[in-house]
Amino acid sequence: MARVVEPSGSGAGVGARIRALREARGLSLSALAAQAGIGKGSLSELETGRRNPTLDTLYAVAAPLGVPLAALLDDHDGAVLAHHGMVTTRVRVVREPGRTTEVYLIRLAPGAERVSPAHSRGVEEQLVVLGGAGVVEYGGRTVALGPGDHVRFAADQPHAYRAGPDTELEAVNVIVTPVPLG
Amino acid sequence: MARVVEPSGSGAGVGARIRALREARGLSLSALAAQAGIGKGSLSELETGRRNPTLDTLYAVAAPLGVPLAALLDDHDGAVLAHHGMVTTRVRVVREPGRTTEVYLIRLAPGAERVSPAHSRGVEEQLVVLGGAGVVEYGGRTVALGPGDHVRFAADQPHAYRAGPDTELEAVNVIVTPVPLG
DNA sequence: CTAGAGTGTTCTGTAAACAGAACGCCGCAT
DNA sequence: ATGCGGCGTTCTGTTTACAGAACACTCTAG
Repeated sequence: MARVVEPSGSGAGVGARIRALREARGLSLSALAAQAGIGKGSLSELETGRRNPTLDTLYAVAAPLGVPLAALLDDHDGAVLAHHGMVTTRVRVVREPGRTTEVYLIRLAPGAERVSPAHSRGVEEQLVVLGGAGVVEYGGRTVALGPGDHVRFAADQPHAYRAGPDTELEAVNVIVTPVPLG
Repeated sequence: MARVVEPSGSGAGVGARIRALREARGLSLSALAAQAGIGKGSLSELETGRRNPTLDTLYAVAAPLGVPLAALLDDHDGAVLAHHGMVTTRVRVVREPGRTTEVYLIRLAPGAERVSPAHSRGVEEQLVVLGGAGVVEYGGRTVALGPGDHVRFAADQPHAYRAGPDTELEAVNVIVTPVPLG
């Protein structure tokens, strides 16, 4: 493959995640390499994003860390927007001529809030609540949200989602942008 | 054209899953290799399990298939159900007392159809269309679907989604079941 | 019966992922 | 100070994933 050697490419995120998980468990690089049955040189370069690991290597490293391999990838489990109490997962991005559609899974801890500034003109958001309760605010309006509820609103104005004081809020968020994203 | 029932046994490896997805989309091996920017020999051996692919290769293949890489892995949450013309990715399942909510990403090839029998009483479905066009049929009604459209209907009656004759249909599908799934 | 354009496979040389050794660095003994 | 055991990085030779070519095969056209 004629792929450029990019220190911050797709593998870099994976490497950083591995290192974070390893250190969170108080494991040394050598210890994890031994447990995984791979060379510690391999693990070193993998963590620092200087390697493009094979599937076998990834499985070998994920196992002793006790996480499914999917948790190491940045396209499904990774894109954590670390605001206190909020986890956002970008599930899918569909790029079409004249329109880009993004799907997020939003999870707000009790009392947590996600505030968005106005997006560009023509942007539209939809929300389908999966569980929990909360409110969405847009255009000066406040709408209560419960499981199964659906809202749709223009996002070219400031808006916010807030979980209830004692309940989580989990929802699918679909954002349609008329001009393709940069 | 294509009709849908159930996934295959989950014992298939990454290669088998890629092949299933590719064939579900009606792509030839050569075509997918070209779209992914990898050699077709590589893809051939990858699909038949004779290779241990690198992360770059996996990303390259997952992209044109339109699934997150995690969906190709064995240890999923993001199991992929592929059948002729249709690809369904289970993105998330939320189990709560008295209710189970499932989120799917549905992708129908032009002309493909997904037919569902009546679910149990009280089941409700929602659909947010991400791209393409098609129709949804429920309760004798036929509703046209375009990007950004949202439908919500009782699923305790037979219903069907169909892509347009010349366009794909991609959508988020949320299913709320009042009694927890087995 | 070719000829051609498709398919998926197997082959070939190159680039790189791999295991493991060698290295430099730091803390803590004595 | 001089070890010594730990750490993570860099080096070295072997293995192998890779791109692309060559291949065998199946259609369809003429």
